[in-house]
Amino acid sequence: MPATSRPTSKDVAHEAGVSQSTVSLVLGGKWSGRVSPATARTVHEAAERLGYRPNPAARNLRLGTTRTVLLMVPTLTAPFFGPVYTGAVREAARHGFGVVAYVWPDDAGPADSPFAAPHEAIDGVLASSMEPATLAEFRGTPAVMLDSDPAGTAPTVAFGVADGMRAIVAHLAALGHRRVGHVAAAPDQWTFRARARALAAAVEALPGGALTRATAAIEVGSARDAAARLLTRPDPPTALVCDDDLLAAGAYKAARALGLDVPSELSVTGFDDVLLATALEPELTTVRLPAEELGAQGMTALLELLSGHRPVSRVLPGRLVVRGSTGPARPGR
Amino acid sequence: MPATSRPTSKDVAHEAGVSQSTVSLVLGGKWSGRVSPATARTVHEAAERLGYRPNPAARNLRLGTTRTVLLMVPTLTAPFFGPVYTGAVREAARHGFGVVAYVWPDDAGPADSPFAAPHEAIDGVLASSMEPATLAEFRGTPAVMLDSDPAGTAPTVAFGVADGMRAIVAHLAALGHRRVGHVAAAPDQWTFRARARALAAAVEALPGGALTRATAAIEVGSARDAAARLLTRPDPPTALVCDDDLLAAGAYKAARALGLDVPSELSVTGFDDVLLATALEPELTTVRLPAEELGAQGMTALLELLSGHRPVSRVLPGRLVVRGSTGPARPGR
DNA sequence: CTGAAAGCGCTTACAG
DNA sequence: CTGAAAGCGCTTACAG
Repeated sequence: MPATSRPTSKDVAHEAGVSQSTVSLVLGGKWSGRVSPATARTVHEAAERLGYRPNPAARNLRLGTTRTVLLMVPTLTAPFFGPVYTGAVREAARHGFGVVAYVWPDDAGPADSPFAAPHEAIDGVLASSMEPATLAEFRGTPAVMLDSDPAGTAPTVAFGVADGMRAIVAHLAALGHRRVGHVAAAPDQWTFRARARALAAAVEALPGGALTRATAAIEVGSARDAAARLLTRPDPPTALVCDDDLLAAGAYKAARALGLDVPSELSVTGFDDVLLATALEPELTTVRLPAEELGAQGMTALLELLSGHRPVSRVLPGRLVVRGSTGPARPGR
Repeated sequence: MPATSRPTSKDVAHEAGVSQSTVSLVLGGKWSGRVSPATARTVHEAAERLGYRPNPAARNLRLGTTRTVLLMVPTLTAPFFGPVYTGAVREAARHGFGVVAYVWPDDAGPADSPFAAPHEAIDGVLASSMEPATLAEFRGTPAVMLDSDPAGTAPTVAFGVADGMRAIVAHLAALGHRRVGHVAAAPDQWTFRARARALAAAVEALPGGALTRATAAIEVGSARDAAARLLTRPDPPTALVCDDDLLAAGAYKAARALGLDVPSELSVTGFDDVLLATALEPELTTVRLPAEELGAQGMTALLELLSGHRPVSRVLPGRLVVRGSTGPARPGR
């Protein structure tokens, strides 16, 4: 099955006229004071000539460590993937670790074993938006959870989504909004449950506050329909709080279809602050989640775990970014 | 460094009171007719009890194959990543292969060795939007290029971007447009060079056709500025052809800032048909690129290569999707 | 039906 | 300064 048999360190040794140990020492950078510079040069040249690259499987087996970490993200959070990955890679690189990603395929339910697909040799796992139950699959593998319930058993780095929701409600309340519609994300993930809970509590605490809710798949058309349902009820909301920026794009569409101007006749908020938020018109008031920080801090925690320490769970605060999609509640509505 | 020493097949053998060979046979599913059902059950139970999972490094070393493929994508194409990955995984799974992803970190120039970071044991590489020069780094590793120059030395699965551009120009020409502005993507990648070349040729072939061009980073603000530059020249274009859907979002913003209605006063087209295309208002006329097919066909080609055959390069056609952002050229302008 | 042995390609004490 | 040998944990002929 291997296309062409690659040269081994034995081949390099033969080519350079030295022993395998010397090759390993030289190529591993541990030769100074142990191998003569002339021999080292010879080895390097031989390796170069043969196009030698060490067999990682053999290396891993011998060393018992792969210095590779698996980052697992659900397909749904794809727009988020980039920055999280970047942050994780940056932090890992500082410690000589590599990162590979595994995105749960669309058709794999959460019940599927995370180890069914990646035939990986890894030292640890960074698992994003994963249910605690799935965590059980990891058994011995050190794991840190990302954007998950901080109350779980594994060390977790989460976003302060509840604070974010409270900031949104405070902002809307200050603009005079009382009737709020929640365009809720359908996936049953901790982050969305936490958002829903915080929103409900915050609106309830508002004098005269009234919350309605419609659920949507994370997709524009579904969000548009959910928003339309909310807006066509009697006593419709004057503000739509969406669980996600993409959902907010759907809310914009519903508003336009009903002839409602954003923000003068309807306020809309998103969550996450992905690229889309500033591509929309008007630009979206949303909560910025530090995605890259999530990846970096998650990796830091995982590396602590790998070196035998127990990292503390952390919560990264979001920040309300006020743009053009929110305005004073119209007394008329 | 390994957190806890995992049980080995030797441990399972001891626990079950059999030899290591029997454990391997049973757990590898090759026991029927060679091991008694009773013994097999005992082994399974012992493995379960100890929480045994085979050491992939040892397995890979022995087998000489990892049945894992690396998918490399540049950060820039992140919105595309999802579907390409999904397609690749789907196809790989049918052959018992896994896929891990490697996204080139933002700060890594194209000159960086693709093997610097992923400490991977892989059988092959699926490299998206990579320059042929970088390919040299792969040496012995079987590789298939995605969305790259089909004229390169490696087998390639590419999009028919030139045909896509021609379809856009034909559509605009039929609507009476002659003065076309190109909002060009700045990254020096084959796919964008091919788009620019095809667009220039098609507009030139148009009686009275005139092309102007401004370059932008793949980012809304940069695209808005580039579009504004085009629209404020004397004899401005009546249609803006953007290299990418995100760039089109920037063009929308420039149009709005200048008080130009889309599509009645300015037509705008995108490319790729990512989620954003239907989130925008009006929805974007664009060329749909079959991203999931790209991943699937690329994987098919790579698996052919791994089994010793030389796959032929393929081109996947794009399809013009006419939505609300294009309309008749206004005689006045 | 079951086990003892070899070997994949590395790295690292250990001996010289 | 350099080499011979052991061993990481598997799988697979081979022998019984």
